[in-house]
Amino acid sequence: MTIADIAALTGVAASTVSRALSRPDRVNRVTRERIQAAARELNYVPNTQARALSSGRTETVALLVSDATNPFFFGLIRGAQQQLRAAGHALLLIDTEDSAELENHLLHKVRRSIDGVILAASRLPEQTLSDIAAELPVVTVNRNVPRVRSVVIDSPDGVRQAVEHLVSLGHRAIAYVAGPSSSWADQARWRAMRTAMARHGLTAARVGPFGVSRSSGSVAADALLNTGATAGVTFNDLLAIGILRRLAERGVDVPGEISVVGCDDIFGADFCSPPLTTLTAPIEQAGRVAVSMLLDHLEHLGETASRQTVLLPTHLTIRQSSGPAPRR
Amino acid sequence: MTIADIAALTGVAASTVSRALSRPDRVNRVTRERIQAAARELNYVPNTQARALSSGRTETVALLVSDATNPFFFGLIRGAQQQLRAAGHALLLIDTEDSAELENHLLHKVRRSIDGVILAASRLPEQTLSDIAAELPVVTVNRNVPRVRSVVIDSPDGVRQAVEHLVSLGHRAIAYVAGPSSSWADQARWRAMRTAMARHGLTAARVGPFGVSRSSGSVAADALLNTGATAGVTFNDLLAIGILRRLAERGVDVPGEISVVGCDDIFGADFCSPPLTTLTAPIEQAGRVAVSMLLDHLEHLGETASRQTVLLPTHLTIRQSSGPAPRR
DNA sequence: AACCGAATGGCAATCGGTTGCCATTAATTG
DNA sequence: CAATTAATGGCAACCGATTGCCATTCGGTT
Repeated sequence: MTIADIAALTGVAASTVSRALSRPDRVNRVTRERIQAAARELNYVPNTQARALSSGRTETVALLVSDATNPFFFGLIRGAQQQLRAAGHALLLIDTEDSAELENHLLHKVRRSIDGVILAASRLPEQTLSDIAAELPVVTVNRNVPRVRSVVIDSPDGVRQAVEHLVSLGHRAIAYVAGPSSSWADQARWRAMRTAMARHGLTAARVGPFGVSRSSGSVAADALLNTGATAGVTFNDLLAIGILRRLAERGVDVPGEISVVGCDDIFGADFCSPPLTTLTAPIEQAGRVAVSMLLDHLEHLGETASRQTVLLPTHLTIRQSSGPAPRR
Repeated sequence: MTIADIAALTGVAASTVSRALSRPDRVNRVTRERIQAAARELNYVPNTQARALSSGRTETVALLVSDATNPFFFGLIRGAQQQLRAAGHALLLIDTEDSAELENHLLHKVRRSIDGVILAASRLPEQTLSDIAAELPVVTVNRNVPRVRSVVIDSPDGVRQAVEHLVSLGHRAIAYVAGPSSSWADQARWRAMRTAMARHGLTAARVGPFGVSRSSGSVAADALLNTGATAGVTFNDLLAIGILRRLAERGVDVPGEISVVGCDDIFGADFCSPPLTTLTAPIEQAGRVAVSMLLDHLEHLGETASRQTVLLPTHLTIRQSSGPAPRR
């Protein structure tokens, strides 16, 4: 089933068929309908490759995540997938395995096969990022770089909420359990933490950096206890869940002896033990918005973007891992 | 950077450049090295579309999952992704939203843009499946259809293990909490359940079908209690975790009053409350194996496959959601 | 010296659409 | 009714590789 078959069947030229299908207004109604009917009849599906080759558009968007195992990204993938399908585009999923080099390399490799790319938690240096954005439509998630459009989840504000929450419960010694130092989000959260603490005349302790996995949680838990803090705010839920587990192993009561607040509200945060107080992030929405921005950008290439950055609000979801500070 | 640029730079014909890069033995060593050097120099990346158009190979594999939110598929995606990258192929992720029509439609649409496809938990009727397999390399996961190669996780054997486990703990009334009736795996598990029970002179109760989400777990929990069973084996962990939660809400002690055994050992099964006794499935491995089979098949098109189906073993992981049957 | 076959590399067709340009036709207007 | 303009659809040149086929070259044989 090629465009030529339809052309032969309907007695028009191939170019007319092409137009009838992709720019319907360029061809007379009756001709168009005849062609469309024939196409439907023959169950015609345009060849993506051929189309891409001549038009340059692939109707495919790549989503780069640093680690496909991290549940945080699943919401993102889902949201992106949904929105992309609605627009009839395909999703190329790429796992960069937390490596900036690999990220750069793979990006370079697929660059010609996609219309645009969504970079989730990119590890790339700013300069590289803007270079890439200059030659390929890019939307970043949770990473803000000048001249690159982005959707960022306002976790820093969430961190502020978390601090208010903990302080109101009587906590004075609160530690931040840091994630990977290469993470832009980590830095933003730590900054927010210090600011929020300072507003109460307190200073935040900091342990880490740690990897974002539950196993890193074990060592993070021990480090957290060493700070003497009565509460910890963690870089993300994966880490927090790992910490919870380690604390349970060590017989430390949560929240009796120490409170733990996570970040993101991933799958599992509501049913771990104890259920995790955490910053609920609109992850799926972030995926959808990122795609919308990208597609919107694609449609108006050349025009200057209306909005370069979208900030998505978070809120604190209080569960059972946080409670009043212990008396000393 | 096209092949023509390199040809111009090195003073050979485009065809020679093409050969030097894709079939190195077809061109003289010194020429080849000169070309390869030039390609590296110019940072040449072949245009996937153009290549696909003429050669028919896209170096892309699609993975169809019924629901990208389901943690079960996380592992699968991950495994597939890993193995594909190792082979330099790309991953097109497609969410079929649990609909056979959509699955069929999307499959048809991308058919020409991929070298092969992995169908995870396909909802397609057997006939359709074999038709597709006839015109496109296919590997199914957890679905066995004649003449279609597949990797299936031996959950039925796991169910047997679960029954042994529960019976040895004194349970006599055990119910199966069924998943979607369109699921091949569900049918296989239920069959295994009955067989295993029969071996002990017992008959299994059955409730469901239920959707595979935690919220379905609430209604499943109530239905499970109504059977009067002292233990339930569920279609999957998502359902089991939902049940656990509902039982906790109702103040039913697990495993004191009722034992719950899940299936798959997804992310979260080890830290829900109580930690779930479940059938640990090698999900990531399934993803890797599926890709290997597919790629292997691609390389030897035309030859008859050595092995059509791979059965992956599961084992029962005993945690705290199962225990001795209550005395009546 | 004449011959042969393997190795090498060029030519040109092909994959399946897209799109700029032009010719034709039909509609609009003074 | 002639003239101007708009709508329509065909022609053919791409897009960037791949690959069958053929011409040339060269080392080795007899």
